[in-house]
Amino acid sequence: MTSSYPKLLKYSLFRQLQWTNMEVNEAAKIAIARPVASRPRCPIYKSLSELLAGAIGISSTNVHSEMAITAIRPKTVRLKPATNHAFVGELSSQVGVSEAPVGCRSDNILQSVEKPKVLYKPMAKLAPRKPIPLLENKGSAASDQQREIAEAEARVQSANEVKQQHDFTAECQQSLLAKSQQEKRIVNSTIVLESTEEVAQSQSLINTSTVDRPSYDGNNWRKYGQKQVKGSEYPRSYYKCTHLKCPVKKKVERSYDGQIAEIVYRGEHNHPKPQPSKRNQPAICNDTSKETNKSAWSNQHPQTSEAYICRTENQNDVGLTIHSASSSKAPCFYDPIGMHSSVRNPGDSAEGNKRLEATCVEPKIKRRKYFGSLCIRDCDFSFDEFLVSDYYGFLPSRKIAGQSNGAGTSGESAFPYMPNQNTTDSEITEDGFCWRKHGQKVVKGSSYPR
DNA sequence: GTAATTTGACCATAA
DNA sequence: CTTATGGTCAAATTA
Repeated sequence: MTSSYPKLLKYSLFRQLQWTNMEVNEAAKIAIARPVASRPRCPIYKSLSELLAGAIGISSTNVHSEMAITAIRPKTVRLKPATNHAFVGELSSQVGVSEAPVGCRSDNILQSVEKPKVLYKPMAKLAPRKPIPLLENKGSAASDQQREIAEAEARVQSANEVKQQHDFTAECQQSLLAKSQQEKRIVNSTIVLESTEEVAQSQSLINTSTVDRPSYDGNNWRKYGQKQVKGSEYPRSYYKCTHLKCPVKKKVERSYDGQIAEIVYRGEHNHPKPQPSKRNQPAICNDTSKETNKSAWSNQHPQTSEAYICRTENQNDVGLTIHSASSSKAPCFYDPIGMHSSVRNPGDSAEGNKRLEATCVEPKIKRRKYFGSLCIRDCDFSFDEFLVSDYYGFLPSRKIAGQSNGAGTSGESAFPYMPNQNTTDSEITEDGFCWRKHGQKVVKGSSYPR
């Protein structure tokens, strides 16, 4: 390890120089000489496959010897995280769960609520009945996931099958909702679902095919890092927009089954959205409303506003309104704006506005200045939003209409399945949501105004 | 061969 | 000041 110090120092100097120039000139940064690779090859590890093969038959002595080798290696050794191994067993159990009848599934979900799992699934796609392997983006597991997704998509090519799937899931969710409603309470005219985690988990088991898909928000992303952050159960992945010189980055936390737990955007795109690839198009359903939904969200929020902007200190109207609506009306199945705290920490500080303030940005994010002020939610609309919207459709309307909270009562920004009744320049699309037009512009690459 | 991902190391920032 | 944590880099690895 000591032999690598000179190069590390060189790297360090480079990094300092890089930081100095980072904000000034991105192009110049690229032009700077990159550090010479300093990671010595270790002939012991020829491939990850071999590593895995060894790990399967792992013994304590093997572990120690590996660790000893690792200790003297100055650079990366690719080993599966221990936590992933721990999930193998859980995977097995989930297999049983997912193949069980719907009712059994929900029961299992509710029983597992003591686990601090919070899953946020803005993405939704047709859910394969079989569970997704838990190791995200790792080796053959990812391939299997993709294969399963493809198979699942093939299974539902016809619209009838889609509808069946839809009804099936909605029915399941409805039963879950009935259970979760038993635990809801009202705090300062805001309905708080204490069991949103249950509901979210339930959907994670129902819709499980979001693996290997950073986002369907219309942009292309390149992953440049992944890290396990404290306080988060899931690893956080870092993505950059692949568009040339686009500064947008996003952080994605995913559960081990690939579900999106959290997405935070940073920056604004300086380019129009690329044309969606065929791969990214929702593969199911002839109805274009899915894509309508998707683009509706994408067009409303990214680019100019890049999704909703929620401020921690100074809650603006948008964030406040939208969140109050979503938090009060929905169990955060799909809460693109305020799912964070209302889902993850539903019960601690239920004090009206305080709650609203806390809903957009997690406290821990405030550490970083540039992340503290903005929390922009990604929202992936694709297939399962049908399921979501239908789920919301099952919510008793009186629960929604009955709230007296001043903010957000108009419902014009409410995502739950409630036709807007008092907006003027809004329209109810076939997706069931009410959209309010807040701008129009001609974008490059598109012959039609957006 | 290229492109994308993984992952340990490093740095900046906040506490 | 030190420590803890998150964000980023880039070589190694995989697809």
